[in-house]
Amino acid sequence: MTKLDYKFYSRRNVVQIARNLPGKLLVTNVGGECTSGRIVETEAYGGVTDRASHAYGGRRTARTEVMYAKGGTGYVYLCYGVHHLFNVVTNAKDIPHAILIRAVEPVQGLEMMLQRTGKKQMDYTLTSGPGNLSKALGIDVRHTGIDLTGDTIFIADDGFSVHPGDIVTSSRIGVAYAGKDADLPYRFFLKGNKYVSGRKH
DNA sequence: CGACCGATCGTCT
DNA sequence: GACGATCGGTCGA
Repeated sequence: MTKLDYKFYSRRNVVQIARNLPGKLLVTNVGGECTSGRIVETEAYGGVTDRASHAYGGRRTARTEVMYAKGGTGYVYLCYGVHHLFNVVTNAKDIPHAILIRAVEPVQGLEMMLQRTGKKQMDYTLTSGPGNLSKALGIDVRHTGIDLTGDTIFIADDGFSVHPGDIVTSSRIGVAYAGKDADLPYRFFLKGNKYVSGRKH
């Protein structure tokens, strides 16, 4: 089990990194509980030139400031007043690239995930969708700005191998407001995985 | 199955 | 004062 390091996150091509993440393990140690899930769906957000990005046009606010941190930083924000969405910041400091983790497959800490989400029984909705996976893994806005090479939240390679042909590419979910950038092929997910949210093509 | 809708609040205009 | 990188429920076909 190898924790992904600064070298992995600091690469320039955010789309490439987003394609590399499915199959990796997202691990959280929150409230003394260790939970983890295998990443099955991601979306790249291309910074200042991407209309779908919170940092489009170089927008810099209190909320988006962490997007300008160095690669390997966590960016968590509240969506619709209800959901905490977890992103991985990539590239160098001052280049606001980010990758939204949209779904994971539960691996460790099932009981804790059920408790956190208030679900009675295990089913695919437990960690399908960016809001649901954050809740199950105990991630919330308190974690924005966190160093992903630390021990609280990190991503690891546990040797699980993904064939390139098993990764499906599509446009992103819920970004219709982004004009032509809504069509960019920036979403990646594992073919046939039941935890993938939204369109399966 | 798809379309629609309410929840709920921090953030930006 | 409007709105969102969502979710789960309801309603109709």
